[in-house]
Amino acid sequence: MTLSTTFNPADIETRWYQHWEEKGLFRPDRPNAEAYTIVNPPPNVTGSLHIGHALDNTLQDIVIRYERMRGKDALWVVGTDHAGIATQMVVERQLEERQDKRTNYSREDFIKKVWTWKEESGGTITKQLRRLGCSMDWSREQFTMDEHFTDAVLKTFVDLYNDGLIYRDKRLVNWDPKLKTAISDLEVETQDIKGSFWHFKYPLEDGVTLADGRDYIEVATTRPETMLADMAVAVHPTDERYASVVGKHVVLPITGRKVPIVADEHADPELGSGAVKITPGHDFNDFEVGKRAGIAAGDMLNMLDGEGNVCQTSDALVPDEFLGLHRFKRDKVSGARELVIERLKEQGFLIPHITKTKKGEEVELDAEPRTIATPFGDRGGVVIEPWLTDQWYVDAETLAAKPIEQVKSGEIEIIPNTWEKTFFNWMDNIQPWCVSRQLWWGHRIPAWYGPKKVDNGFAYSLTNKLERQPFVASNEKDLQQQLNDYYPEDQFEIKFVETASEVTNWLWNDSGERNIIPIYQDQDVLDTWFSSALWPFATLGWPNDTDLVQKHFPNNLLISGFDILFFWDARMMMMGQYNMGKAPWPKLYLHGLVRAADGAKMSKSKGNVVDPLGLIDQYGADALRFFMAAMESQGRDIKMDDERVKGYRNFGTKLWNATRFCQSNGIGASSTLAAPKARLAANQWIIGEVQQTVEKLDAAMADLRFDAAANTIYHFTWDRFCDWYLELIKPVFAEGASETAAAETREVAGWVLDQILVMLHPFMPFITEELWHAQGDLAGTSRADYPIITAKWPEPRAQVSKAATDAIDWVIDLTSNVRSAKNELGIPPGAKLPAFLPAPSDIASSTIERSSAAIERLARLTPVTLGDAPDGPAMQITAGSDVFIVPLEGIIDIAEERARLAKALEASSKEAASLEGRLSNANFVERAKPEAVEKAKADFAHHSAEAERLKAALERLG
RNA sequence: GGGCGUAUAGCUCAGUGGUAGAGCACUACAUUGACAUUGUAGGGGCCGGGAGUUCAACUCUCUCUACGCCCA
Repeated sequence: MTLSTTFNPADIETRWYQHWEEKGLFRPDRPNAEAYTIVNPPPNVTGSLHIGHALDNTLQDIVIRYERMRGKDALWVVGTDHAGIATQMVVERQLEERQDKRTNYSREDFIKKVWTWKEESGGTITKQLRRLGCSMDWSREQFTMDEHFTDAVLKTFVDLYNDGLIYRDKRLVNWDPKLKTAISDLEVETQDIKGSFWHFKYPLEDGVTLADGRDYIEVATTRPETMLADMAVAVHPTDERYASVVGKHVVLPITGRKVPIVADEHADPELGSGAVKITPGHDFNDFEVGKRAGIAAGDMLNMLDGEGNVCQTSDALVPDEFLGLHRFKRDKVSGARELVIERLKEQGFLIPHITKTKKGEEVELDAEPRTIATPFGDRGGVVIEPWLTDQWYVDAETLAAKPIEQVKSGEIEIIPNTWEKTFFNWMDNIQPWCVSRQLWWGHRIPAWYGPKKVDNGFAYSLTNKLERQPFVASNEKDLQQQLNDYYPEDQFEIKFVETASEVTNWLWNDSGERNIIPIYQDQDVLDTWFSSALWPFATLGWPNDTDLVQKHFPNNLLISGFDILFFWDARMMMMGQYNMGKAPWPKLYLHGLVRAADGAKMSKSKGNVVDPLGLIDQYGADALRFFMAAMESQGRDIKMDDERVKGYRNFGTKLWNATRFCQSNGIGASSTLAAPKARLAANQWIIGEVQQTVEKLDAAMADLRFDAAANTIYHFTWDRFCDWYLELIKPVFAEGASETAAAETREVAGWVLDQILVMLHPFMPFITEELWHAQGDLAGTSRADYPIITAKWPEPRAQVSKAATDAIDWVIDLTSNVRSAKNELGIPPGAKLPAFLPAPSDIASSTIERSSAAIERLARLTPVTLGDAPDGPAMQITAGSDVFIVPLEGIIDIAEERARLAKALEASSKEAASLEGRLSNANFVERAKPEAVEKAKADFAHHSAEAERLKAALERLG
């Protein structure tokens, strides 16, 4: 195949991806090979590829391609997450467009609609990952709602329940009034917003007064509407001002509710009046105060419904005019907050805030302006309401114990390890994990409820769900067994009903059917992260003891963004330990965020989102991938830089053209893994360079230094191979040159190019596969059955002579110095000049003889005479320890040459002097490491000799 | 309030207890030769400020300043 003169990524990318996928090359059958496993953080099924995915997946693909080439049974598990809320929202939005809504359907029918949506439009991202070149095992693509995955979820739930690690509790949850579901504390984002701080008077009951004679207590709040459900006023136990009224009561305005004054450390005497109103049902701190004051969760007043509208409290004291109002102003309609303030003001219970304008005039405001840290739901975007509900909780604290230990002991390594502190900080203070969600789409909680056994029969609590009898089972048989055990078959008939309200119908139905026991399933589904926590093993077939589980669990590495360290990574550790008794992986690599060019976080609302597919269109997937790798230093965010992506596209072009050059000189594919035998210095030199490059690359990959790995192969390809080696070998192919030399060089060059392609493949899979096949065709050894994706990683296994590599390093030094001198003296770079070497070193004499063509071509010195130069103006060029004299009668200005040499001399002398100073310092010689002293001595010798040579050269100029 | 991170060339970033690096940008020169998506050469940095440890600090410690992130 002849390569076109220009490289166009789009022409090759789709073709090769299809080829790899169709041929099953992402996971070749290697039953006896060592396993290497990575699971991909499952993107939301609703998601599309953003730049963060591009980074995350590029890094994983680099590792997996690398390990595959190293012969491992490399498995990269891929799939998508059902993303409970996100997906349900997508489908509900579609219904809304047709003036339809979820509740017009049965649960079952709605879920069918979601599945239909999933089949038709879900998983866009999986196609996009292919464009990025990701070599995942699509043949086993996973989905968290797959049947086998669901089995794993149910088993885990049931096991945790039976072990007492999952339980129901009535507590405050973060309630999203827009999505009408509980969310976990991680899904809450606190934002500072401008708000107000209102001060109220709460009158003391029965003529009681404070020490200073006041007959009221002042309280302050940022949420006045919650006073409708206030249940206490708290003061600090040591606060003298209120000591006399602790245990007494206040009568709340508006509701007239009589509530106690309690002593609690939560009240900060320094803050405001030192007294705080306590609403246990609508504030996390107040909940704790309420519990300490002896109020049971079940008795706490609730004044809001699931949408955040005021409802009647259980003591029926909320005036009618408040019922149904939203908690606060929304869409310009005033809510309960506004009405509470209005009433308090009318009734004289509002204490105005006095402040001064800029002009110094005193003004009265209803409230003090304040910045308030306000919780928002990360999906719904509305203010979260702490709400008292019954939910399922996972005992995260117990599950966290072992992972904490594993990270401490190094059994799990977090890279970069600066994240360990953050990890411990969270894990050490971990809260119960609320896992139930009031949604339809997701894994339904495998719990059923029935009447509870009491002394004389069965009772069903209408008010307290926690009083109902739960049955938790992962399958029907189990459930039936439990039910039969609890409700003996000879006495009862089990009847499954849909909802709790139907249960009451049955129980109260007095029509001779009392022996029927109605059972209904919990309506809620599990938090999506509950299922994704099982990803490292449920994707492999667990709980079945499959070969895959045996071979690929634990996985070898997890790569994720630091933003999901708690959401996902930590939970995988917990579940891995719980279900498998092991850490899910020994290494966790956390990368940063990809930011916009100005350093801002990318977000749709800011409109600064960079589309990775656009970058792929423009520069090719290889260039984007290389950019991601080269920029990925551990621990830092990546700023987007199109110019740099472009630079890596250029790198691809460079390699493309280098291959074209090789092809035009008959350089084709290699046939050996080991380096070919080489006699020519340039060939030996480049083989040595390949060896060093492989070593550096392997070291970088072992440390997961993606930037170092990318830079290593980049610089070898461009600076060593293209800039020097290809230039050095050009004379070998000149007319009349030795055919033996040309043959050896073809073989070596072909081998080196192959090593480049292989080493570069994990980073740039497309262009390397294309060139690999092109090279195979040229050599007449079709590589159709030996694609680069499954080719073997380099093993040079070569010995190269130091004399040969020294010779080439000397030629490079000479060439650079000649070019530099010409440039500074204004001599045309192309000019070929005769040169004299009065006192050649050993390297010089042998190299000049063996590599005269290279010296002529690169250094453009010809002829080179070993001997004295004629008198007259000349420029003097150093190379290693040699000084060449290049006569330049009439061409150069002696003054300029003198200046050039003087500049070089100054630099050398300065270095030499500095080193000499150090070496003459007794402290240094005695105390420094011997290597450092040795190096300083060698450097000093080098620089002082250089300075001597330059000084002599200057003297010769006269 | 607690914790973490960052500060190095105009820009984006590596880096190491022992003479400061890359890419891009910039300057000069080069074009029938694999490649202008190029080549060659070059300019440019008291490595954020201050103090300390050390024979030696950009690197280690402390502190200050600025910016960013997380948690409460």
